Amino acid sequence: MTNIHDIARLSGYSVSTVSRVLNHQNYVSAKTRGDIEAVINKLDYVPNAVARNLSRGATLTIGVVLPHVDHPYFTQLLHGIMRAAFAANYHIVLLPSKWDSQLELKYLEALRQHAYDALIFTSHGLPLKKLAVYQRYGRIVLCENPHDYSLPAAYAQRTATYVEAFTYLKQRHHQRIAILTSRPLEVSATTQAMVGAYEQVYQRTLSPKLLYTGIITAEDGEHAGTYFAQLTEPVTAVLTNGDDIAVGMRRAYLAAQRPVPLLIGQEHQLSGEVLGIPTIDHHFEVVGARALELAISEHPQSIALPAELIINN
Amino acid sequence: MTNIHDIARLSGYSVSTVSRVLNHQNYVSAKTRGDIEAVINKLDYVPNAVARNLSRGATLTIGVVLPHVDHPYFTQLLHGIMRAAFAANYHIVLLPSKWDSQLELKYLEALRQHAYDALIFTSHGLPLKKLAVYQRYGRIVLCENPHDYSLPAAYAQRTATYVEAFTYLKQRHHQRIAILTSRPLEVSATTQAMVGAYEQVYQRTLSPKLLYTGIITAEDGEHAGTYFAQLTEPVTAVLTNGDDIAVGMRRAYLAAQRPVPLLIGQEHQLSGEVLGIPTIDHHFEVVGARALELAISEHPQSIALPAELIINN
DNA sequence: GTGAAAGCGCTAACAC
DNA sequence: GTGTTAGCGCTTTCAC
Repeated sequence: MTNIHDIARLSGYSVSTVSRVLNHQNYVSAKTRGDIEAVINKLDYVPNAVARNLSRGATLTIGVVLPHVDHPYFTQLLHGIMRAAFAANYHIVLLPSKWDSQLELKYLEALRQHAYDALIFTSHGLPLKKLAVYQRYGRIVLCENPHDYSLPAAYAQRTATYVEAFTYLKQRHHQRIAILTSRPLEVSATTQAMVGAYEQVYQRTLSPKLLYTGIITAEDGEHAGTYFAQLTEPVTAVLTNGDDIAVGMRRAYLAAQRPVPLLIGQEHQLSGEVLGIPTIDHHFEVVGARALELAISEHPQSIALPAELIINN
Repeated sequence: MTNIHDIARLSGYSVSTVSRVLNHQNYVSAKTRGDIEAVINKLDYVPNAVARNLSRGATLTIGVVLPHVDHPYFTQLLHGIMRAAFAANYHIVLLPSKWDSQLELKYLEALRQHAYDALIFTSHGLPLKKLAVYQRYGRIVLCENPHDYSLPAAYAQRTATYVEAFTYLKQRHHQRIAILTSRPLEVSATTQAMVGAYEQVYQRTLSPKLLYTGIITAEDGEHAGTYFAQLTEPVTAVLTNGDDIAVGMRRAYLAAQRPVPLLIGQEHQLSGEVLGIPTIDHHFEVVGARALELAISEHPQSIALPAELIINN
């Protein structure tokens, strides 16, 4: 195992000078740099990452906790995080959680042991309260509204855009509207935001029959569509939780030969774009990039990012 | 930042004794252990992971390079890897690659810098030759047959089971058979294995028209089904690349009101099980677990694991 | 059963 | 511009 001392000895310079050329610092003459790089190349030397981390007191790596990667929310977030990490010369590692509290705790403990400089939670099983406690051991960044907890976060301003969407529907005299979501009202802040926006705009509670949860895939959307298509009292508009899902729903209506209601998708996916389905783009890639920036910033804060209602998709 | 010296000083013992209790070693009296643990708890101390890594010359973490997690192949592998890692007290980190050579190179360089003890490639964009070269810098484990390259690997014995499947079909006098795969023959070893098994059993080349590639989702399977259902010369059996896909295909045939051919799925998914569709279970979870074991073993080797043809699913 | 001390490989003051 | 050296926080001989 060749180390920096070997390079110093063989090049005839000191370890500090070698360190300088390794870290592309100034105050090294061209000749010296050349001499040292020659030896480095000859010996095929690379500095030991662990030693660097210990010495500089930072790992330059951020852990990204995420349940799973099969939803556009996570993939878009991840792309944003990776892009920003690359730009800042940070490494990112994915920490799969499946919303498992035990696993999440393991990652928090790893943070506490300085295995990572910070943790980004794209979602979480553990209560926010618990996450907040671990802040004393290291930076923790959320990708959702932290509400009462003082945690740095970058998140999409969901409610405002949902309000905008329902206002649009109301102006067009839609009165019977359904909402599709992935997780139940009780546990999901997103579902709550959607329903809350509806109630704010329409000044009445949403009938439980018009809230359809458990929708994840386009196929689920299709099933929901089959159900709604045969209602005696049809809905005229549906806020779905994804363009793919809206497309699935549309298909069911077409198959049932019923007039397709006004569908609004989310996440601005390709599937919706080709069919010109209105959508809400939460710009999760931007959210991810900002989350990464917060993770490495000196001044953590909470940032609400604007989402966008796209009618003429 | 409290460190091991603080604990030593405040407990009245030496750092080496503290280190012993941290590492659950023997040769520490019960009283000493108690005293030291009291101080540790009082100060809420945890040892610094980076320092431990440097000192012991190992990180106890394995990097898992994977393109993306939205396919049962990867999720099953990952579960196996995680289970084995947990048992061995190793950490695993996911390194997303999207088959991007640049990214894969970055991870190989990280291995070289001892950021991880080993790398498991669940798939790769870089040629095997390149991966083989990096072995001199650290352990690299594949999840596919390394063929001519001397790389440790755990992988499913695909061909034998495909041969078994086609033999089954031949015995039942199926003569017109289609094959569905995700990636083209030229780039995919899996596709090659399927087609190769067909040709071995039937002693003739597969008509290009009966090889349908680019199939990833159940929806793709449905599209393929729509196509095959309207052929004037219908196929009587199809080897698909997933139970979900077989299910999608089945649906298309039913919709077209054509007799459904004998479909064989892969990966033993729930969707196929409920419909009793024959399948090939590659036991990727076992493959993943073995890959992790190879990653941390003293004696790396290449292991072919048996896959299983399940007719009465 | 416990302690002293020499590393592990690097960075960053500080001196020259 | 370059060198000396004291850490970073821990593990691990080797004594006792």
